[in-house]
Amino acid sequence: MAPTASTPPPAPAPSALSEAWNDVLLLHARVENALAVVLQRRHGIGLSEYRALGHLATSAAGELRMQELADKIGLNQSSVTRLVTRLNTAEFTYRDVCPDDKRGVYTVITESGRTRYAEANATYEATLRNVLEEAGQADPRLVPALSALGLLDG
Amino acid sequence: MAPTASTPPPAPAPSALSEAWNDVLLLHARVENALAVVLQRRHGIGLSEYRALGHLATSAAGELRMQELADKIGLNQSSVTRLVTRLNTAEFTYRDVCPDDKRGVYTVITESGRTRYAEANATYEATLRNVLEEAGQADPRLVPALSALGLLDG
DNA sequence: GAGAGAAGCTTGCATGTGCATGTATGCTTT
DNA sequence: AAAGCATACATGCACATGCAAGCTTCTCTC
Repeated sequence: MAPTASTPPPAPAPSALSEAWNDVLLLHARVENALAVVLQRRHGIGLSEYRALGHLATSAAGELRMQELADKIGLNQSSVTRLVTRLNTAEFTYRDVCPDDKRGVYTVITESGRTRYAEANATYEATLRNVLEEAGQADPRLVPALSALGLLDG
Repeated sequence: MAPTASTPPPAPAPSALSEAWNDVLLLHARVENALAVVLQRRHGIGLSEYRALGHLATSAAGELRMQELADKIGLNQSSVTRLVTRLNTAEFTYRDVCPDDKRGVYTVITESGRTRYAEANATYEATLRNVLEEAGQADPRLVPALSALGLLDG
C-alpha cells in the first residue's frame, strides 16, 4: 500500500534520453560559466563578444555580414545587431556597407579587435581545456563522449 | 607576398578543441531552442519551468529546497527564486517553510503541476529525440559523440 | 518601368538571468 | 547568553536576448 495518502507517488524517473541531455546541459552550463567569468575578469569581454571577434578574425577579409555572424554564433539577428554595436563602441569593429547590396552590412574587425582576440584566445583555450578535463574527472561517464567529440586533450 | 596591404592576414584557425566546443554550442542552441518553442506553444511553459517541475515531480516527497533546485537545473539561486515565483503564480507549486530550519524554503509541487509536467513530458521527450536525430543526420560527425552519450535512439 | 513582395538590418518592448546586497535564521565560541 | 559569523533565501539593478514591427533596398512580374 502507499506510504501515506498525503504525498502522491513521485512521477516515474525521466527517460535515459532526458537524463543524458541533462548531463549535457550541466556540462554546458559549467563550461560556459567558467569561460565567461575568466574572459570578463582577465580581458573585459563577454563570451558572445569573444566569439564574434573570433569568427571575424579568422574570416578571409576580417569581415562578415550580420546574418553570417548570427548563424555562426547561434544568436538571433537582432541580438547580433546589439552585439556588434557593443563591439563598435569598444572600437573592436566598425560597420561597412555592402557595396553591391546596400541592405547588407559588413562588420569589419579592427587591429585593436584582432589584438584583443589574440590575447583572449590563449586564456579561452587554456580554460576550456582545464574545465573539460575537470569535468571528465568529476564525472567519468562523460569521458567517452568528450573523447568522441575531440574535447579531451589528445 | 601578401595579397594586399589593406587587409591584414586572418588569424590562424582556432584549435580543434575550440571548434569541437563550437559544435557543441550550436547543437545545444538548436536543441534548446526547439524544446523551448514546442513547450511554450503546446503547453504554455518555459524550459526552466519544465525542468523545475520535472525535478520536483520525480523527487521523493514532491518538494525541494531552493538551492537543490538551483544545482539540479544549473541556475543561479536568485534565478530560482523568480522561477519558483512564476510557478507559484501558475499554481504549479507552493512554498512551504522548512520546519526544522526556518531559513529554508521548500517548493512543493501541486497536483496541477504534476499533471502539466506529465503532459509536457511526452512532448519534450519526443521533440528531444527528433531534434537529436536530425542533428545527427545533418552533421554525421556528431553521431559517435551522441551515441557515447546515449542520446541517439537505442 | 511601376508595383508588389522578399530580404537584410534596426528598434521598441518584454523577459529571464546574474551579481551584489539585504534580511532573517542558525551555529559556534567564549 | 551574547556576539560574531555562516547559511538560506529575497530583492534592486543591470543587461543580454528574443519577438514583433518598421524601414530601406533589392528582385520579380506584369
